[in-house]
Amino acid sequence: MAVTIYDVAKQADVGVGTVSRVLNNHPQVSPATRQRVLAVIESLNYRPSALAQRFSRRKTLSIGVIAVFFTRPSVIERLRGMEAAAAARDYDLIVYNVETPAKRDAIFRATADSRRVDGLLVISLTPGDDDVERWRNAGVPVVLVDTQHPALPSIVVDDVQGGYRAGQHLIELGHRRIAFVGDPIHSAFSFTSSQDRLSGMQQALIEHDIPFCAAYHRTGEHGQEPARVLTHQLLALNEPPTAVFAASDTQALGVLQAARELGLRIPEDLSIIGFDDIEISEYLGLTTVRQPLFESGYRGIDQVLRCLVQIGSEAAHLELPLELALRVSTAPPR
Amino acid sequence: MAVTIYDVAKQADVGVGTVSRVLNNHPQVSPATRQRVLAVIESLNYRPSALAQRFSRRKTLSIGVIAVFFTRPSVIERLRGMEAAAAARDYDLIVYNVETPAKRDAIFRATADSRRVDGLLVISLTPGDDDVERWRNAGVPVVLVDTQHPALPSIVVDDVQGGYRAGQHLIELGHRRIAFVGDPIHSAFSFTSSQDRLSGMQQALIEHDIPFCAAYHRTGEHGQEPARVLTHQLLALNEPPTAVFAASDTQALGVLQAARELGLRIPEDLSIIGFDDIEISEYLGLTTVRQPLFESGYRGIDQVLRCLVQIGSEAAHLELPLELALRVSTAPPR
DNA sequence: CTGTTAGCGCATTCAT
DNA sequence: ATGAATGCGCTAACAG
Repeated sequence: MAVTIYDVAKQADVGVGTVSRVLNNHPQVSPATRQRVLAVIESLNYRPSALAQRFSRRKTLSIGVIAVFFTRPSVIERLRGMEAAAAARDYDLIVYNVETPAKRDAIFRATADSRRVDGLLVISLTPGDDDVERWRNAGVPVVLVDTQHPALPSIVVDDVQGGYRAGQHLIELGHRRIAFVGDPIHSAFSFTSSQDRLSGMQQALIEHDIPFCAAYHRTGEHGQEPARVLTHQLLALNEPPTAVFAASDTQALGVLQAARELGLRIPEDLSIIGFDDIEISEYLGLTTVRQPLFESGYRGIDQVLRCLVQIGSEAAHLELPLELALRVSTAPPR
Repeated sequence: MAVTIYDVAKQADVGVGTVSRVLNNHPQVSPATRQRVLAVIESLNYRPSALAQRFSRRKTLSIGVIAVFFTRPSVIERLRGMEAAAAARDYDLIVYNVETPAKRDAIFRATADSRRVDGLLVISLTPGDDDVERWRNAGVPVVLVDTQHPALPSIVVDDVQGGYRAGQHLIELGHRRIAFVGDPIHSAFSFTSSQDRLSGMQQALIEHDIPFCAAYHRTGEHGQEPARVLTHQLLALNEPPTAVFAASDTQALGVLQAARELGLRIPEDLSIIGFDDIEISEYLGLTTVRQPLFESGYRGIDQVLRCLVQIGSEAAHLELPLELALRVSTAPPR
């Protein structure tokens, strides 16, 4: 049916080996025959079968990514980076969406057994030792993004340090009544970043002998709307905070919204600092702790691909830098 | 290296054909030998090579999806549906992200040439006749979601009718000063839904002899923040609208935000109706025109897979139903 | 029911 | 530099 490498070879009066060589840009082909083969390929409109290539090379040329996708802008941004990197290397990116812990485990297992991907990226989810063992046996390299495991390479940021810098920034501006809005401690997938960021902030407070009362610590489901509600609680306090650190920019948006609803001016009446630096943050002038989301995805692909080449290069641990993005949502308190 | 079907056959003392049969659940295998083969598979921890299976079957068992992903919650929701459907059929979902019109065209072309997917889903992007022709020649079935082409099957909703019903709803409540907040007419990818929804609303207005002045028609970049700004303009008018129809829920959130900032009560002082029914809308009590986003993705996969089986079943055109989700953001004007 | 065999379309030796 | 031969691991058709 479809034109194969044999058709091309016959037509160009060469062996299939030669056609294969020009296809893969091998140097040891004379310019003359290369031209001839290329011409035939063109005239026959020949396209190599991806299926056959992959089978012969014993590579799927695909990378899988496992994540609770469709929840947070930060995840989407990481995915963008992965897609871009994969496309640049001509790899396919296969997405596995995790909705529940049970599905997560099923996917962890399936990716080790099915041999459908050459490598794997896992975002924010922490695999168990048994999963790691299974992947190792299957020979599937895995790189963790925004999470860690002692036996696996990973790409992370220092959330504690990020929280520390957020706190530091507010303290330096002169704030002493600093509140925190973040995720609940126990979520279905036990994400830890919110908690870590809080720890960092608290550390900064402690170093400056600033108290952090329980009333300033608010947690709720991740999202703009819950954060908005929590902020209303904060601002209804007898001694409302003069500054709020939100565990993510999404939540910072909720804080901002609540402040606006109360007619507060930002930053005069309330300083707000977020975390992540998602796309809209710059637009809104939100001060935030920037982490390289797109890059985390892009380099994640890099890492898996590197593992594919040199099997030995295990456990490369990469920490991406954080950066304080100073904008107009923070200022000294009045 | 890895254990193959031959190893299993030898160990179980049967032919590879038989092993293949039990692997693929063929009925004509005696229970006894089936058990024996299964036991050997288990003991050898054999996993069939996905690569070899696909090559032999001449199927990639993958579906590609082309979209401007990472922009709108509605797209993400469709993707969720696709991932779920693909996973249910044991197909891989490969994502191709479009950032620019140039990249869109490149991906359209590549998916036809590279033979890496069995079928294709395209979200909200409209291919040209040449693209369609190329896919046809390549034998790649394509299903359009939220967009159309005369020669391709598609899954859509009636945006005009949806806009009409939104307008109708507001009119029935007694509103006569009805504004619209939507996307600009000319965007990079010429999405038409916002425009169509406006048309529908206008039609409802006309039928009821209600004027629609230019000042009530506001467009800006898609997003919550631009919508918020546009709404402030609307509400600063001498005769501000008593109701706003937003072309999407994302934009309705911006409208809601602006109203709250001005201390307006919803729905007493301002009625708001959106479109899509994204996850947060129910939470916020936003009245909206619901379209089945997840389902559009899920059935999109269904359709491509169907095309794969019966080549003849071309051009199935599916229109999903819209539904008015009545909640608490709309009420009669005062 | 089951064993045998012939591809699937390419990459990659090994000679030449 | 290049042609011929071999193998990748499985499915499916064909005998028996």
